[in-house]
Amino acid sequence: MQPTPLTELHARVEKHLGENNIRYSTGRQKFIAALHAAGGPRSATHLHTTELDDVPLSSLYRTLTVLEDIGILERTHDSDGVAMFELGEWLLGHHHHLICTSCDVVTDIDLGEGLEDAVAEISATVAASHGFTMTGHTLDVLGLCEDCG
Amino acid sequence: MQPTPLTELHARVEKHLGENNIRYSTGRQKFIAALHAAGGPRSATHLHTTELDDVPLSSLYRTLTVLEDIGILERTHDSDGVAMFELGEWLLGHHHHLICTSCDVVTDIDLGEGLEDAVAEISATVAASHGFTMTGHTLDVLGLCEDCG
DNA sequence: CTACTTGCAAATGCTTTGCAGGAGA
DNA sequence: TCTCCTGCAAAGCATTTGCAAGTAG
Repeated sequence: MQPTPLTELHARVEKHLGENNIRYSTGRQKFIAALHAAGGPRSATHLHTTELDDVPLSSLYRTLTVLEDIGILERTHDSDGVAMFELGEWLLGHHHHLICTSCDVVTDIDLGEGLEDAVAEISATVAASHGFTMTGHTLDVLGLCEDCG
Repeated sequence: MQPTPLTELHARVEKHLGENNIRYSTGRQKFIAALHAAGGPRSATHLHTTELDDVPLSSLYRTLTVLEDIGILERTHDSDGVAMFELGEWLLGHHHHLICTSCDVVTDIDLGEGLEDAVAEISATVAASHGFTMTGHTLDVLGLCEDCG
């Protein structure tokens, strides 16, 4: 997937924050940049110990909560139940995940139009046959990343 | 999916426990029966407040840990990061999940051979193109269940 | 000046663990 | 009788929150 340029990302986030009367403070900008550079979901602790080591965890969590509330962020959980945050689909585009079961690193992937349509159709089919109103789907591919394999 | 009969499930679990020198105590039997009846992953708290209300949470967690360690159980997490437990794939068969975003109930589903093969092939294709050694995949369909829709 | 943000410290909630008693083989 | 299992209470850890101080508009 071709990533959104950081400049455009900042602009879109700032606009969305503005519409919700929330300031795009320096701390929040730094956070967005860090997550943009990550290339996949990251935990608060991970960000705190790497790119954002000068930001107190509680402040980081507050940023996370604020951004999640207005849809900038989405929260998932790793195999230990620790929260992982990534940019929302409307900012990042629809995608799926490669999850390395050895080092736990998660990588965003784009299936491409053909395969994506197939997955969407399969999901819709099975949802319908269970009286379920589908609103989305997630496909995680588990295995060993290039480094661990 | 046609569920494994409870009797057969008990037998298989007991055998596996025996091979690991672990007793199939009454408490563990009650737990397996409760999870069998659930039809999808359940949290410790959920089981504690419904079927297993006489079992202390700490004991329940201990049962969970023991059974997870030897592969009887698999642990996932709901949207709030709370641990959910279900029988392992070798006991339950490969399957996917319908997740209701309103009431949070998770239901096991079987795609059927054709669709399952398609998902497996798509996953394998995308894994290969990223230098990733695939060992498995999960497909979650999100939406509203029959009751909430 | 006012409203939004941040940091610290304390609290919360899920989950794990030490230890002593209980029960099955 | 020996080993494994259970319960209670206490500890652990990720995450949240109250409150006071800081800062941008």
